[in-house]
Amino acid sequence: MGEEFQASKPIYMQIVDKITNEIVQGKKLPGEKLLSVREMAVQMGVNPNTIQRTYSELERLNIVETRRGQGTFVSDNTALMEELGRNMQDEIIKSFIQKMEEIGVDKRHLVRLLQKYLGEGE
Amino acid sequence: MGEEFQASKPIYMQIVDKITNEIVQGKKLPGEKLLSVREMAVQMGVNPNTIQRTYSELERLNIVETRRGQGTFVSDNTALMEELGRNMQDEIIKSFIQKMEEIGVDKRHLVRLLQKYLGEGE
Amino acid sequence: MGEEFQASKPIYMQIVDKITNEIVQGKKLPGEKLLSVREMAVQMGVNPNTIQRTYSELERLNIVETRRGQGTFVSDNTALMEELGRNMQDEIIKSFIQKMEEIGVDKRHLVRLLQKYLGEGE
Amino acid sequence: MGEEFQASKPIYMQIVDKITNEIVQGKKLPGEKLLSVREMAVQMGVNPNTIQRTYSELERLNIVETRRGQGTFVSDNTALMEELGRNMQDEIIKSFIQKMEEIGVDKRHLVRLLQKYLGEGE
DNA sequence: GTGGTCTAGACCACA
DNA sequence: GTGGTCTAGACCACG
Repeated sequence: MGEEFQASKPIYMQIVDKITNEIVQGKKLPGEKLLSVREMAVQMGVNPNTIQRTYSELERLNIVETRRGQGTFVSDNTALMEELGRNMQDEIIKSFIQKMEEIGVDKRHLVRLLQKYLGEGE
Repeated sequence: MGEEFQASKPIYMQIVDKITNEIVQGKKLPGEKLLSVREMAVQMGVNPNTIQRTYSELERLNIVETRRGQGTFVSDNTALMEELGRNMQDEIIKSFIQKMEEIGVDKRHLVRLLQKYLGEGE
Repeated sequence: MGEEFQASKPIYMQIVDKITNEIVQGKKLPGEKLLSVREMAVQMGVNPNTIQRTYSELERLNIVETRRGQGTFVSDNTALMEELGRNMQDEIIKSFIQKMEEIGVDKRHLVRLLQKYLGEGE
Repeated sequence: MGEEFQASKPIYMQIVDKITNEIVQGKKLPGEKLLSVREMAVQMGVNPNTIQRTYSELERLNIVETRRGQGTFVSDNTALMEELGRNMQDEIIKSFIQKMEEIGVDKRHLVRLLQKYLGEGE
């Protein structure tokens, strides 16, 4: 077990991203139970405090809800979970466009550039 | 003067990004002198030590070179400066593609999605 | 505690050298924890910021790695640490030969001269 | 015209070393006149202030003497100039031995190591 | 507890 | 004038 983390981003945030991605991809369904803090800590090779903070953050974002004495569950508000996916897409794309503009790339070239990279990747 | 900074990233790094962007966009040319540490500090509304750190970091990245007693200058290695621009583009695009894949967006939809956002922006 | 420093070289660099030497000599082993910034500052009779800078520099050189909230550790890449020792030796010897040549000492006399000094030292 | 200088050492000191080396090697003889501050500044591609400081330092070290209205001359105290060469040798060798000890190289291995490097150089 | 960032203000060497 | 170093003391995020 145990994973490797980047130095640049807080570990708890990297785990937040990981779990969020799994939910958005449908690998974790609304209402599904997450591992307990301790189990998750063992699996990720991380201090339980770190997972605690991860779950707090996920709860703050309404992605997850804790039920006293039962554990932590993916929010079963399906509509909200679907919106989550759309919002993430939205943010990623807008941020991409903004960063490219910041380094002086004209919007009109963006599509062509992206196609070039996708072509190479095949 | 004085600007506003995000809480998430160190101020000195945000200024590093700002200056790097200006260079990549050609707003600052190879060999051009930057403001002195003290002047830049005033303009950015920040402590001189913070700018000092910014300039150190830029020098470490070979984006800038300092000449003792004279000041700090954009590296006049034009080839290297151009490569810098290409690398930044490269990183931004690859990171974009990766993030989209992480949330489960198929590569083949990327161009279509991007076009949609660019269309809206007009 | 407290040590004395030369005026010619920055204090933080002298401490970098000191720690590097200890590692190369095997006094500090790969993976071993260094004193915390604050402890080291007290021991060296120096401001914590100065040690902070020392540790940053050591990390930049891949001699040390910091784990958030845990401390600073000698890089546990044993191969790299051994290479470090070899490189330092290499630099010192080459620099010695070069300096002697610059003052006009023929290479063929170097060994004899060195032996003379080593003999005196006993 | 114009030379390249390292960033690590003050330019005026690098020129001090250069001139001292030339004297020790006998390329400049006792009593010989040096270029004027301005001429030297042009030749080295450097600010005259920098050469001024170089000459001051050389005078402080009794390597050079300025005669009012005539210029700057290599000290014609031949005995002293010869001692200079020996002292420099002395310092370089002792510093070499010390640095090698600092990284834990046993004195008894020094000669062997040096021979190895000299052998490679041929 | 850990390291990291920032400010304020000082001093220095260098060109 | 320039950049570079250092101190003192503060605050913060992280584990």
